[in-house]
Amino acid sequence: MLARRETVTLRGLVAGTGVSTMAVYTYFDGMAGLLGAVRQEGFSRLAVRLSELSATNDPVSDLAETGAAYVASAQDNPELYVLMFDGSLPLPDAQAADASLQRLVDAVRRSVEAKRFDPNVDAVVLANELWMFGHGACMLFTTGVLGFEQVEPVVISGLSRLYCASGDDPEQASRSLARGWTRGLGQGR
Amino acid sequence: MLARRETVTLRGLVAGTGVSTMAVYTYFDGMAGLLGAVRQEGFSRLAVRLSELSATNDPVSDLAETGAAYVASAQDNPELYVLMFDGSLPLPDAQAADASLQRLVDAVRRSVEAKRFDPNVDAVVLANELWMFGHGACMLFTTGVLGFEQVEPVVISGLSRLYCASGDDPEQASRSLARGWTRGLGQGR
DNA sequence: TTTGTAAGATAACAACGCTATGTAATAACA
DNA sequence: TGTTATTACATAGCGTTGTTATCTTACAAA
Repeated sequence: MLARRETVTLRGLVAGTGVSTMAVYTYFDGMAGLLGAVRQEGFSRLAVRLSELSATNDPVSDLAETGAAYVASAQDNPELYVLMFDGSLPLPDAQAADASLQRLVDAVRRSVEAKRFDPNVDAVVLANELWMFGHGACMLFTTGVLGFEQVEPVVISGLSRLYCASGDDPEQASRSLARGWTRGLGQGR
Repeated sequence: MLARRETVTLRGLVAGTGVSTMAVYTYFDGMAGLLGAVRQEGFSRLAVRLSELSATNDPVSDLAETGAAYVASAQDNPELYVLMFDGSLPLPDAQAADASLQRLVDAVRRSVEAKRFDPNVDAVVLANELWMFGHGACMLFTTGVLGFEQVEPVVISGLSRLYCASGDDPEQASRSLARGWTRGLGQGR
């Protein structure tokens, strides 16, 4: 129903399933609980998708690939992305959400170790910056404020800027970014 | 009702006003239209608030102040901020929204002219990057995914990084950022 | 004074999430 | 194995939501 952009209603989702609305209360503790479970599932799927990316000998392109895969997953299921970041819904297990951020932290750390980034770069902080930037971008096109084609070039230029400010060589940065970005967007799901 | 975190309902807002629910339909074309008008009002107030900032001889601190004022306005009225970026609501006049972005563009441009930023920096693109970054940050704390105290340090470090990558001297950047940030947050509304 | 138009109160409608109640089916225990 | 306790969940209904249909009333134009 999310993908079809239908309003998700309790009566709507049990319609045609032969099951009554009560099942949602026994298994999910009502509508909020069910949407919370969907939210959880969204973070799980994102974690799986990011975990399927394999590291190369170019950690910065891996970093870009992670970002691209993140954006692509939001693009594939915009409504789910919006739901995932609705804080009013319950999220019993935040581990899946943290796991995705950890992917970014690791990629940053590897970029530091490969001497592409400055040794004094705090991997956790930079990863959070990259996430906030990407989250803002994803929110803008998933909510329909901007189109994806308006957002993408800004994201690419912004990531390149952040990589450079972290110590990477400008030309290397944009090369790695271009490579990682197409890799991450390409492997659709 | 937004500020009090009450659910905004049609019957709730006409209650006690002596007017009936029909007035909302004659003046706002229903609930969606009314919320759209509130959204519009949110952008207008933001534009006013940002327009009240005065330029100093330190354009980078002005840029930071604009960002801080933006963040502060989201912090003052989190629910309104979320509503403002709900793309499903109507926004008849996008001018107020554009005006706020233009503030950023101008501040960037002045930073370039003052030779704090590289001459080849595209002001519009950089302004959009800053906006996306700030929007992601604001969304995270307005929706309650993160607390403001978790977001703020990341924003500051991220902005500093973006300023540096645009050509500013690291020490000058963080000094201007610190000054502009306290100025922008300070002038509460 | 008459007539046309619009505002808006009243009331009802369909759909929503949710709960109370009742009824099978399953599990636990003697 | 017969009895009991518990769980799953269908049925039906409650209260509230946004919206609309109806109708009265006020005001403007002729």
